[in-house]
Amino acid sequence: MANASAKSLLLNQFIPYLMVNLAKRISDSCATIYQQEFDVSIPEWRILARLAESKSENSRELAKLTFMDKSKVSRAVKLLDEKGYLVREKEETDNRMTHLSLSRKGRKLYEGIAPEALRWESDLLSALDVTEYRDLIRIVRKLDSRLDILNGVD
Amino acid sequence: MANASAKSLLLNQFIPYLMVNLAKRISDSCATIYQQEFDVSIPEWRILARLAESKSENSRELAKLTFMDKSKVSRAVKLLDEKGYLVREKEETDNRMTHLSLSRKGRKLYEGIAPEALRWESDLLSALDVTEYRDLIRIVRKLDSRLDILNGVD
DNA sequence: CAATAATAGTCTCAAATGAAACTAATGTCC
DNA sequence: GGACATTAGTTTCATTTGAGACTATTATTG
Repeated sequence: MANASAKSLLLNQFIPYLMVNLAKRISDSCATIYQQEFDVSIPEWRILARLAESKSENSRELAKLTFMDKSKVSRAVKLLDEKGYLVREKEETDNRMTHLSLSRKGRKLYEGIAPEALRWESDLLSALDVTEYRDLIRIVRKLDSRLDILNGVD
Repeated sequence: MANASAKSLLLNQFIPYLMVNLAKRISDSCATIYQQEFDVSIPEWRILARLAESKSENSRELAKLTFMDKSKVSRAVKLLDEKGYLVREKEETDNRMTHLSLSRKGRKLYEGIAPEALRWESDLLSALDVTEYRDLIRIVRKLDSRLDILNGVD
Protein backbone atom coordinates (compact mmCIF):
# COMPACT_ATOMS: atom_id res chain seq x y z
CA MET A 1 0.00 0.00 0.00
CA ALA A 2 1.63 3.23 -1.11
CA ASN A 3 1.93 6.02 1.43
CA ALA A 4 0.97 3.71 4.26
CA SER A 5 3.18 5.49 6.74
CA ALA A 6 1.33 8.77 6.25
CA LYS A 7 -2.09 7.18 6.74
CA SER A 8 -3.71 8.46 9.88
CA LEU A 9 -5.27 6.11 12.35
CA LEU A 10 -9.03 5.92 12.21
CA LEU A 11 -10.52 3.65 14.79
CA ASN A 12 -13.22 2.47 12.40
CA GLN A 13 -10.63 1.21 9.97
CA PHE A 14 -8.22 -0.18 12.51
CA ILE A 15 -8.17 -3.95 12.16
CA PRO A 16 -7.65 -4.92 15.82
CA TYR A 17 -10.59 -2.72 16.76
CA LEU A 18 -12.82 -4.05 13.98
CA MET A 19 -11.97 -7.67 14.66
CA VAL A 20 -12.45 -7.49 18.41
CA ASN A 21 -15.79 -5.74 18.07
CA LEU A 22 -17.04 -8.16 15.46
CA ALA A 23 -15.85 -11.22 17.36
CA LYS A 24 -17.48 -10.00 20.54
CA ARG A 25 -20.79 -9.45 18.81
CA ILE A 26 -20.63 -12.87 17.17
CA SER A 27 -19.63 -14.58 20.38
CA ASP A 28 -22.28 -12.88 22.50
CA SER A 29 -25.01 -13.55 20.03
CA CYS A 30 -24.12 -17.17 19.49
CA ALA A 31 -23.53 -17.85 23.17
CA THR A 32 -27.16 -17.06 23.83
CA ILE A 33 -27.93 -20.52 22.46
CA TYR A 34 -25.69 -22.42 24.86
CA GLN A 35 -26.42 -20.24 27.83
CA GLN A 36 -30.12 -19.56 27.79
CA GLU A 37 -31.37 -22.82 26.37
CA PHE A 38 -28.81 -25.23 27.77
CA ASP A 39 -27.21 -23.43 30.72
CA VAL A 40 -23.69 -23.95 29.40
CA SER A 41 -20.98 -21.27 29.39
CA ILE A 42 -18.61 -20.66 26.49
CA PRO A 43 -15.70 -22.51 28.13
CA GLU A 44 -17.99 -25.44 28.88
CA TRP A 45 -19.25 -25.43 25.31
CA ARG A 46 -15.72 -25.52 23.98
CA ILE A 47 -14.86 -28.54 26.06
CA LEU A 48 -18.09 -30.23 25.10
CA ALA A 49 -17.64 -29.60 21.39
CA ARG A 50 -14.04 -30.67 21.47
CA LEU A 51 -14.76 -33.89 23.34
CA ALA A 52 -17.50 -34.68 20.85
CA GLU A 53 -14.80 -34.77 18.19
CA SER A 54 -12.48 -37.19 19.95
CA LYS A 55 -12.71 -40.38 21.94
CA SER A 56 -11.09 -38.83 24.96
CA GLU A 57 -8.66 -36.13 25.98
CA ASN A 58 -6.97 -35.03 29.16
CA SER A 59 -7.20 -31.46 30.46
CA ARG A 60 -3.83 -30.50 29.13
CA GLU A 61 -4.78 -31.52 25.60
CA LEU A 62 -8.13 -29.80 25.92
CA ALA A 63 -6.42 -26.58 26.91
CA LYS A 64 -4.18 -26.73 23.88
CA LEU A 65 -6.98 -27.69 21.50
CA THR A 66 -9.44 -25.05 22.69
CA PHE A 67 -6.94 -22.22 23.22
CA MET A 68 -7.91 -21.79 26.85
CA ASP A 69 -5.58 -21.71 29.84
CA LYS A 70 -5.52 -24.58 32.27
CA SER A 71 -7.44 -22.71 34.99
CA LYS A 72 -10.33 -22.12 32.67
CA VAL A 73 -10.32 -25.71 31.49
CA SER A 74 -10.14 -26.99 35.04
CA ARG A 75 -13.18 -24.97 36.06
CA ALA A 76 -15.21 -25.82 32.96
CA VAL A 77 -14.44 -29.52 33.34
CA LYS A 78 -15.46 -29.38 36.98
CA LEU A 79 -18.82 -27.86 36.10
CA LEU A 80 -19.54 -30.24 33.25
CA ASP A 81 -18.62 -33.16 35.46
CA GLU A 82 -20.87 -31.99 38.28
CA LYS A 83 -23.75 -31.83 35.83
CA GLY A 84 -23.08 -35.40 34.76
CA TYR A 85 -21.91 -34.68 31.23
CA LEU A 86 -18.51 -36.33 31.54
CA VAL A 87 -16.85 -39.65 32.18
CA ARG A 88 -13.53 -39.43 34.01
CA GLU A 89 -11.03 -42.25 33.82
CA LYS A 90 -7.71 -42.20 35.60
CA GLU A 91 -4.77 -43.17 33.45
CA GLU A 92 -3.38 -46.27 35.16
CA THR A 93 0.21 -45.69 34.17
CA ASP A 94 0.13 -42.05 35.34
CA ASN A 95 -2.10 -41.04 38.19
CA ARG A 96 -1.77 -37.35 37.50
CA MET A 97 -3.72 -37.62 34.29
CA THR A 98 -7.46 -38.13 33.76
CA HIS A 99 -9.01 -39.15 30.47
CA LEU A 100 -12.17 -37.20 29.85
CA SER A 101 -14.98 -38.12 27.50
CA LEU A 102 -18.67 -37.40 27.10
CA SER A 103 -21.21 -39.40 29.05
CA ARG A 104 -24.40 -40.39 27.25
CA LYS A 105 -26.02 -37.39 28.86
CA GLY A 106 -23.13 -35.25 27.64
CA ARG A 107 -23.47 -36.50 24.09
CA LYS A 108 -27.19 -35.80 24.17
CA LEU A 109 -26.48 -32.28 25.32
CA TYR A 110 -24.02 -31.83 22.48
CA GLU A 111 -26.52 -33.21 20.00
CA GLY A 112 -29.01 -30.69 21.27
CA ILE A 113 -26.69 -27.73 20.96
CA ALA A 114 -24.72 -28.51 17.80
CA PRO A 115 -27.55 -28.29 15.25
CA GLU A 116 -28.73 -25.02 16.73
CA ALA A 117 -25.21 -23.62 16.72
CA LEU A 118 -24.78 -24.62 13.09
CA ARG A 119 -28.12 -23.14 12.20
CA TRP A 120 -27.15 -19.91 13.90
CA GLU A 121 -23.84 -19.91 12.06
CA SER A 122 -25.36 -20.41 8.63
CA ASP A 123 -27.87 -17.73 9.43
CA LEU A 124 -25.00 -15.36 10.10
CA LEU A 125 -23.10 -16.53 7.04
CA SER A 126 -26.08 -16.04 4.79
CA ALA A 127 -24.73 -12.50 4.58
CA LEU A 128 -21.83 -13.84 2.53
CA ASP A 129 -21.73 -15.55 -0.83
CA VAL A 130 -19.73 -18.75 -1.27
CA THR A 131 -16.65 -16.93 -2.49
CA GLU A 132 -16.67 -14.54 0.43
CA TYR A 133 -17.00 -17.42 2.85
CA ARG A 134 -13.96 -19.11 1.36
CA ASP A 135 -12.10 -15.81 1.35
CA LEU A 136 -12.88 -15.34 5.02
CA ILE A 137 -11.59 -18.77 5.97
CA ARG A 138 -8.44 -18.23 3.95
CA ILE A 139 -7.85 -14.78 5.42
CA VAL A 140 -8.32 -16.04 8.95
CA ARG A 141 -5.75 -18.78 8.36
CA LYS A 142 -3.29 -16.32 6.88
CA LEU A 143 -3.62 -13.86 9.74
CA ASP A 144 -3.22 -16.68 12.21
CA SER A 145 -0.02 -17.80 10.54
CA ARG A 146 1.21 -14.24 10.50
CA LEU A 147 0.59 -13.98 14.24
CA ASP A 148 2.56 -17.17 14.79
CA ILE A 149 5.50 -15.41 13.22
CA LEU A 150 4.96 -12.02 14.88
CA ASN A 151 4.71 -13.56 18.32
CA GLY A 152 7.44 -16.06 17.66
CA VAL A 153 6.26 -19.60 17.01
CA ASP A 154 6.54 -21.97 19.93
CA MET B 1 -24.41 -24.43 0.57
CA ALA B 2 -25.94 -27.80 -0.24
CA ASN B 3 -26.33 -30.31 2.56
CA ALA B 4 -25.55 -27.71 5.15
CA SER B 5 -27.95 -29.18 7.67
CA ALA B 6 -26.14 -32.53 7.67
CA LYS B 7 -22.75 -30.89 8.18
CA SER B 8 -21.28 -31.85 11.52
CA LEU B 9 -19.84 -29.24 13.79
CA LEU B 10 -16.08 -29.06 13.82
CA LEU B 11 -14.72 -26.51 16.23
CA ASN B 12 -11.87 -25.59 13.89
CA GLN B 13 -14.31 -24.60 11.19
CA PHE B 14 -16.85 -22.95 13.44
CA ILE B 15 -16.86 -19.24 12.71
CA PRO B 16 -17.58 -17.89 16.21
CA TYR B 17 -14.72 -19.99 17.54
CA LEU B 18 -12.33 -18.94 14.77
CA MET B 19 -13.20 -15.27 15.03
CA VAL B 20 -12.94 -15.07 18.79
CA ASN B 21 -9.59 -16.82 18.82
CA LEU B 22 -8.18 -14.69 16.05
CA ALA B 23 -9.46 -11.46 17.55
CA LYS B 24 -8.03 -12.33 20.93
CA ARG B 25 -4.63 -13.04 19.45
CA ILE B 26 -4.68 -9.82 17.45
CA SER B 27 -5.85 -7.79 20.40
CA ASP B 28 -3.34 -9.24 22.84
CA SER B 29 -0.47 -8.83 20.46
CA CYS B 30 -1.33 -5.28 19.51
CA ALA B 31 -2.13 -4.22 23.06
CA THR B 32 1.46 -4.92 24.01
CA ILE B 33 2.31 -1.62 22.35
CA TYR B 34 -0.06 0.50 24.40
CA GLN B 35 0.49 -1.35 27.62
CA GLN B 36 4.18 -2.01 27.86
CA GLU B 37 5.52 1.07 26.17
CA PHE B 38 2.90 3.63 27.17
CA ASP B 39 1.11 2.13 30.19
CA VAL B 40 -2.30 2.51 28.62
CA SER B 41 -5.01 -0.17 28.73
CA ILE B 42 -7.21 -1.09 25.79
CA PRO B 43 -10.21 0.90 27.06
CA GLU B 44 -7.96 3.90 27.64
CA TRP B 45 -6.49 3.55 24.17
CA ARG B 46 -9.94 3.46 22.63
CA ILE B 47 -10.93 6.68 24.32
CA LEU B 48 -7.65 8.27 23.40
CA ALA B 49 -7.90 7.26 19.75
CA ARG B 50 -11.48 8.31 19.52
CA LEU B 51 -10.88 11.72 21.10
CA ALA B 52 -8.02 12.25 18.69
CA GLU B 53 -10.56 12.06 15.89
CA SER B 54 -12.97 14.62 17.25
CA LYS B 55 -12.86 18.02 18.88
CA SER B 56 -14.65 16.78 21.97
CA GLU B 57 -17.14 14.18 23.11
CA ASN B 58 -18.99 13.42 26.30
CA SER B 59 -18.83 10.02 27.96
CA ARG B 60 -22.12 8.88 26.56
CA GLU B 61 -20.97 9.55 23.01
CA LEU B 62 -17.65 7.89 23.68
CA ALA B 63 -19.40 4.78 24.89
CA LYS B 64 -21.46 4.60 21.75
CA LEU B 65 -18.54 5.32 19.45
CA THR B 66 -16.16 2.83 21.04
CA PHE B 67 -18.69 0.05 21.73
CA MET B 68 -17.92 0.01 25.43
CA ASP B 69 -20.40 0.23 28.28
CA LYS B 70 -20.59 3.35 30.37
CA SER B 71 -18.83 1.79 33.38
CA LYS B 72 -15.82 0.97 31.30
CA VAL B 73 -15.77 4.42 29.77
CA SER B 74 -16.16 6.05 33.15
CA ARG B 75 -13.18 4.17 34.53
CA ALA B 76 -10.99 4.70 31.49
CA VAL B 77 -11.77 8.40 31.43
CA LYS B 78 -10.95 8.67 35.11
CA LEU B 79 -7.55 7.07 34.59
CA LEU B 80 -6.68 9.14 31.54
CA ASP B 81 -7.73 12.25 33.39
CA GLU B 82 -5.62 11.41 36.44
CA LYS B 83 -2.62 11.00 34.18
CA GLY B 84 -3.25 14.43 32.72
CA TYR B 85 -4.20 13.35 29.23
CA LEU B 86 -7.62 15.01 29.17
CA VAL B 87 -9.31 18.37 29.36
CA ARG B 88 -12.73 18.33 31.01
CA GLU B 89 -15.22 21.09 30.39
CA LYS B 90 -18.65 21.20 31.95
CA GLU B 91 -21.44 21.94 29.56
CA GLU B 92 -22.94 25.21 30.81
CA THR B 93 -26.48 24.48 29.70
CA ASP B 94 -26.46 21.00 31.26
CA ASN B 95 -24.41 20.36 34.34
CA ARG B 96 -24.65 16.58 34.04
CA MET B 97 -22.53 16.53 30.96
CA THR B 98 -18.78 16.98 30.56
CA HIS B 99 -17.04 17.66 27.28
CA LEU B 100 -13.85 15.67 27.04
CA SER B 101 -10.91 16.35 24.78
CA LEU B 102 -7.21 15.63 24.67
CA SER B 103 -4.80 17.82 26.55
CA ARG B 104 -1.51 18.62 24.85
CA LYS B 105 0.02 15.81 26.85
CA GLY B 106 -2.79 13.55 25.68
CA ARG B 107 -2.25 14.42 22.06
CA LYS B 108 1.45 13.78 22.43
CA LEU B 109 0.71 10.38 23.88
CA TYR B 110 -1.59 9.64 20.97
CA GLU B 111 1.03 10.76 18.52
CA GLY B 112 3.44 8.40 20.17
CA ILE B 113 1.16 5.39 20.03
CA ALA B 114 -0.64 5.85 16.70
CA PRO B 115 2.33 5.37 14.36
CA GLU B 116 3.43 2.28 16.22
CA ALA B 117 -0.07 0.86 16.16
CA LEU B 118 -0.30 1.49 12.44
CA ARG B 119 3.08 -0.07 11.88
CA TRP B 120 2.03 -3.12 13.84
CA GLU B 121 -1.18 -3.32 11.83
CA SER B 122 0.53 -3.16 8.48
CA ASP B 123 3.00 -5.74 9.67
CA LEU B 124 0.10 -8.06 10.42
CA LEU B 125 -1.63 -7.20 7.17
CA SER B 126 1.46 -7.91 5.15
CA ALA B 127 0.12 -11.46 5.21
CA LEU B 128 -2.66 -10.34 2.88
CA ASP B 129 -2.57 -8.98 -0.64
CA VAL B 130 -4.53 -5.85 -1.51
CA THR B 131 -7.53 -7.81 -2.72
CA GLU B 132 -7.68 -9.87 0.44
CA TYR B 133 -7.49 -6.77 2.57
CA ARG B 134 -10.42 -5.25 0.74
CA ASP B 135 -12.30 -8.54 0.98
CA LEU B 136 -11.72 -8.62 4.71
CA ILE B 137 -13.04 -5.12 5.24
CA ARG B 138 -16.08 -5.86 3.11
CA ILE B 139 -16.76 -9.15 4.90
CA VAL B 140 -16.49 -7.53 8.30
CA ARG B 141 -19.01 -4.88 7.28
CA LYS B 142 -21.38 -7.49 5.92
CA LEU B 143 -21.24 -9.64 9.03
CA ASP B 144 -21.76 -6.58 11.17
CA SER B 145 -24.86 -5.65 9.23
CA ARG B 146 -26.11 -9.19 9.47
CA LEU B 147 -25.70 -9.06 13.25
CA ASP B 148 -27.68 -5.84 13.34
CA ILE B 149 -30.54 -7.76 11.80
CA LEU B 150 -30.11 -10.96 13.83
CA ASN B 151 -30.04 -9.08 17.11
CA GLY B 152 -32.71 -6.66 16.05
CA VAL B 153 -31.49 -3.19 15.14
CA ASP B 154 -31.96 -0.57 17.80
C1' DC C 1 18.24 -44.91 45.47
C1' DA C 2 18.10 -40.19 46.92
C1' DA C 3 17.80 -35.52 45.12
C1' DT C 4 15.99 -32.70 41.72
C1' DA C 5 13.21 -31.53 37.87
C1' DA C 6 9.13 -31.79 35.36
C1' DT C 7 4.19 -32.46 34.68
C1' DA C 8 -1.18 -32.69 35.45
C1' DG C 9 -4.43 -30.43 37.49
C1' DT C 10 -6.38 -27.43 41.38
C1' DC C 11 -6.61 -23.35 43.96
C1' DT C 12 -5.66 -18.53 45.44
C1' DC C 13 -5.59 -13.88 44.70
C1' DA C 14 -5.78 -9.56 42.48
C1' DA C 15 -7.63 -7.29 38.50
C1' DA C 16 -11.19 -6.58 34.95
C1' DT C 17 -15.87 -6.83 33.79
C1' DG C 18 -20.86 -5.58 33.28
C1' DA C 19 -25.48 -5.28 35.28
C1' DA C 20 -27.82 -2.63 38.05
C1' DA C 21 -28.30 0.65 41.92
C1' DC C 22 -27.39 5.14 42.81
C1' DT C 23 -26.67 10.54 42.63
C1' DA C 24 -27.41 14.67 40.64
C1' DA C 25 -29.28 17.35 37.20
C1' DT C 26 -32.77 18.35 33.59
C1' DG C 27 -37.33 17.54 31.10
C1' DT C 28 -42.20 16.71 30.80
C1' DC C 29 -46.85 16.93 31.89
C1' DC C 30 -50.87 17.83 34.57
C1' DG D 1 -44.97 24.74 40.22
C1' DG D 2 -44.86 20.10 41.84
C1' DA D 3 -44.85 15.05 40.72
C1' DC D 4 -42.75 11.91 37.78
C1' DA D 5 -39.76 10.41 34.22
C1' DT D 6 -35.33 10.71 31.86
C1' DT D 7 -30.51 11.29 31.35
C1' DA D 8 -25.17 11.67 32.45
C1' DG D 9 -22.03 9.65 34.88
C1' DT D 10 -20.27 7.05 39.15
C1' DT D 11 -20.17 3.33 42.21
C1' DT D 12 -21.29 -1.18 44.06
C1' DC D 13 -21.37 -5.95 43.82
C1' DA D 14 -21.13 -10.48 42.09
C1' DT D 15 -18.81 -12.98 38.45
C1' DT D 16 -15.06 -14.10 35.35
C1' DT D 17 -10.49 -14.03 34.35
C1' DG D 18 -5.46 -15.47 34.17
C1' DA D 19 -0.97 -15.57 36.49
C1' DG D 20 1.23 -18.04 39.47
C1' DA D 21 1.46 -20.80 43.87
C1' DC D 22 0.55 -25.21 45.25
C1' DT D 23 -0.25 -30.57 45.61
C1' DA D 24 0.49 -34.90 44.04
C1' DT D 25 2.67 -37.83 41.01
C1' DT D 26 6.16 -39.39 37.72
C1' DA D 27 10.90 -38.76 35.32
C1' DT D 28 15.65 -37.91 35.37
C1' DT D 29 20.12 -37.74 36.89
C1' DG D 30 24.11 -38.28 39.57
